[in-house]
Amino acid sequence: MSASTSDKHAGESSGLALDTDLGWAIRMVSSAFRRVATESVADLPGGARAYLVLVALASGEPPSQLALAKAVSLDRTVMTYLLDDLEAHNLVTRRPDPRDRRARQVLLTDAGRTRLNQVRENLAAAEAKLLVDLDEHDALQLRTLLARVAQTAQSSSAAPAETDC
Amino acid sequence: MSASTSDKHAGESSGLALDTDLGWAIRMVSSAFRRVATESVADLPGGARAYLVLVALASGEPPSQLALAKAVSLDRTVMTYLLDDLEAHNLVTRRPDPRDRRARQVLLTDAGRTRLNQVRENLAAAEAKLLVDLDEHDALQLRTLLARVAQTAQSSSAAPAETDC
DNA sequence: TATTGTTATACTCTATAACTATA
DNA sequence: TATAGTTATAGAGTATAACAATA
Repeated sequence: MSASTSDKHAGESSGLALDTDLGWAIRMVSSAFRRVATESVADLPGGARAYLVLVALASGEPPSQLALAKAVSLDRTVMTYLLDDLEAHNLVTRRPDPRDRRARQVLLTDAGRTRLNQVRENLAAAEAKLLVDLDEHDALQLRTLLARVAQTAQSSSAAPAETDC
Repeated sequence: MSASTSDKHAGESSGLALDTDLGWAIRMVSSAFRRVATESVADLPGGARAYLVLVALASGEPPSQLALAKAVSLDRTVMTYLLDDLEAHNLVTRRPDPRDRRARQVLLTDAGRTRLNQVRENLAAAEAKLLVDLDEHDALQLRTLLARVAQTAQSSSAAPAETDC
């Protein structure tokens, strides 16, 4: 574990080190991803969050803004101006839901789908840059484990009740 | 999101889905960690970032503020008021570097070391909560892979030159 | 001239409350 | 009363520039 020099304060020996800290690793990976992904989504109004919205819109029936917000784990208040921006650039459209006059259905336009595919290619390259030191197997392993934790995290955050430890 | 019904828009079949998106997973894991870790570091002035500072201080020689900032990948401008806060609570001390009158050495106090160990126990429980759906092997695997990516990310972010593709 | 620490400023992201129109 | 969408505001976190003291 590369505890090269002095450990007079009992640091590394007790597992107390920055490079083995989960919070530090998450912070570093998160900021590194943002760094490499920023230019990939630079021409997308709304940036990385807008990309997630487009991905969520790419399949299935047109969702309401609230359903969309829950799907990508964004607040519905940010969904409003995110969609404002995307709609102003003709990447999505909003139409009234015929079944519920409070709700609006969100649809991906053809231009939006095209743009999504462009951004997606850029992002694939950026992700490869982030995981450059991992071989194919390890990269897939990391993606899979992250996805699993992400999904359980989404489920548990969506369920605010039932806290019987 | 249970891709049970229609895939008429060729979403999942081309790998274009939210639950397999690396950026989404990183975002979710990052926010989930922040959620579970927040109360663990609630009584620490400066929160999660202050914890990283204390960890970095727990071993080795007392670093300068700049060296400390580089070690935890924080800006030196935030290090200033982070240390202001920690010092005001007697968790760290600053003293002039006898070898360089511009620099100040940062030291962990006994109270700081005690507090660090308390927070560390809380964080261990919070991390377990985050990784609850992973068995011991998978959890270690994820920690290891994240740490590897984090370290290469730190190295590459610290070296802004040498961009010969 | 370059570096250490500090201060100030701005921008992004996030969180919350309040309002409307519908149900 | 509750829900969908909107608007406004406040707070973290981050990034940058400028400054004083020292090298």
